Amino acid sequence: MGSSMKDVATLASVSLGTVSNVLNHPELVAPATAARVHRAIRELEFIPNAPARQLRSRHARVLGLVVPDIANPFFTEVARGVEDAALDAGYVVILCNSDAQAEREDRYLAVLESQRVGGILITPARKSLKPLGRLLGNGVAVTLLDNDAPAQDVCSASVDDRMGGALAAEHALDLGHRKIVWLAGPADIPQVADRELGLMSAVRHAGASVQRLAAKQMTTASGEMAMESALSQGIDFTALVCANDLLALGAIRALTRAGLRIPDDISVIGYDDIEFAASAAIPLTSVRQPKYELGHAAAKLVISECEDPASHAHQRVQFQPQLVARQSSSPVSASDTLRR
Amino acid sequence: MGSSMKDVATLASVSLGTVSNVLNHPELVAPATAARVHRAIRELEFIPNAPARQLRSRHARVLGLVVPDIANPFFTEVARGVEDAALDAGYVVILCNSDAQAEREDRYLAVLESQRVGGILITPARKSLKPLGRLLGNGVAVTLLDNDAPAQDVCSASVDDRMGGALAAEHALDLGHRKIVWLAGPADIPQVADRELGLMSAVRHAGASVQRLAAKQMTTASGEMAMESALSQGIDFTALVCANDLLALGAIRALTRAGLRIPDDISVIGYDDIEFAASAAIPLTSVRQPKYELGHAAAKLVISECEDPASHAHQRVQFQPQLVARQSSSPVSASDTLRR
DNA sequence: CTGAAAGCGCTAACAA
DNA sequence: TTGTTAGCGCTTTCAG
Repeated sequence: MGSSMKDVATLASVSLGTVSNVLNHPELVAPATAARVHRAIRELEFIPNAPARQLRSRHARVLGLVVPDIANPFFTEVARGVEDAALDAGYVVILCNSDAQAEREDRYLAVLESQRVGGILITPARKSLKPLGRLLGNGVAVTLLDNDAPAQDVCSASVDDRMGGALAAEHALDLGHRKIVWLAGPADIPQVADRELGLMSAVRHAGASVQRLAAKQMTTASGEMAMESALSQGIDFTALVCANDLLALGAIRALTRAGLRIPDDISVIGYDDIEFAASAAIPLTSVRQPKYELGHAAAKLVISECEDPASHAHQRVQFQPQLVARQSSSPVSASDTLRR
Repeated sequence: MGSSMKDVATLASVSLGTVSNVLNHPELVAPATAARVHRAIRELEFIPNAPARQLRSRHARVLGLVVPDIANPFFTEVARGVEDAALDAGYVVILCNSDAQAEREDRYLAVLESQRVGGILITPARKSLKPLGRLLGNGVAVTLLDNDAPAQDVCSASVDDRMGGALAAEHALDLGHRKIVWLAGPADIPQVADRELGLMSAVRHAGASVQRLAAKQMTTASGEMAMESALSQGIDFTALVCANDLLALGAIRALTRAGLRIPDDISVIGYDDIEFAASAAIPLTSVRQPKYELGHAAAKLVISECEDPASHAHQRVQFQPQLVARQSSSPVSASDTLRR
């Protein structure tokens, strides 16, 4: 087994408490003593026992990260941001995929509580924050990730989804498109609902209209299916705005299969700007979200609350999205304009 | 704060030890007593303190997962497998991205040691397993992920990369290709080296030959760059086999930009069969690895060692890859055959 | 500035 | 079958 603080104390000929002090309150130990202790630590390759420390100090450098699905490139980027911020602060991240299922989320929340994590970063699977109440009550720092805090008792880091939706709409509008389709996802995802709000209001403002399609999940397969069935029922449009890039990539497949060319026949706009959007065969126009930064900021928020809960003031950080125009969108073609 | 076992004991009018027993050794406590205790547990919403338990029992239901980069879809799938197996067993997974850098890996290994995790799943950043020695010495269960165990003191779960390389080569050969380019990655990645070995031997066996290209990293950007520079120097080939799908996707961009059509002019074969390979504009022929299963199996291996180190026998699990033919590869064209 | 001692929540002997 | 007790490794008063 590894050596303990007692071993270090013995080797350095000091008491246990002094070793603890050089580790946690170096300012109140004499330099000479500290040096001796440090030598002993190196000698014994001593590595502190985090769980034991935690038991006493009720302070764990462990974070729980609860996301719908790490396989979504959006969340893997966010996770990288979280992880880097955590490692910098000496924290460690427990990864939890809720699959957007309340039951799975609850299970994880219980495990995280059992592990006595110091903080939790969560993109909730449902609107209600009830299940977080317990944690909050037990002094766990919670911050909402990619969700705006409704109340005052948690921090949040998010991206302005209304604005993002508007950005996508305005891009299509600026290119002259007036027959627009909005490919949404499940209705209960708040991010998607906000994007839709922003899009609708921009479109209405321009006096244009939108047809709404909904995919079952936020995946390529769902996007493909939704587009395919819409196509088979016959719809007339020149631009397609999607609730995320995965959906867009799937829709493009259906579109291509139906013989439609992109962007000549249909302009496609995605959302998230995942890496594969840029490197797709038809590079995808998309609304970029600062994913890494989002995760990084959220992690710094929880960590700051963990480090000093007393003087912590809850805050809401909101990032701005940005439109990235690529080859999947272009001005509405002359023929389409005439047809209109 | 949450309630403790002592509170439960008091409420159920039993001793602390009995509560511990109903939790850990239910067989040796009377049904009636157990029922009382369980009622108290529910009543108080008691959730055990994992770190405290661990301190005493030296047994942590926590795993460390160390991978080069979770942003690589291959590893995110593997991670899902690990996570699901872990959750089933009541374990929790700490995610660690080494970025394939030894320094970062070491830092994480130290943190994991400090957290006293029960087991570590690792795709090592370097060939040497030295840094794992300490952990092993301290009784941490280690299993190699996507790497074959060289020695006897660890478990491993991997996929037969030699075979995978051969599969890719044979597919190209079967389609009549004789001018093949192999787009490799960094030379020190063992998985890639093995794929190359398999590929080379299959090609040689068929009396054909291969030109070798190397990308700096296993990313789309690197693949694009490598292909672009090779193209600018002029190379004559009809099939491209890539060390992974990311590389292939990048290479396809360069190929397309150079006016080459896929698969008409060039057949492209990837490796990993990530989700985006199937949903790319030109669905990619690829060598499928059972990613989820790999992670799942590896996790079950470590967990079984954690649960019962004494009776644990180290084992090497190896999966078989499988070729998935899609539209990016086709028989060598008549013109090319003639030209030859 | 340093040491001694109490105890965090729990498990594992050992007694009863 | 249940209760009692001694720590696990560490932080934190409180004295010295």
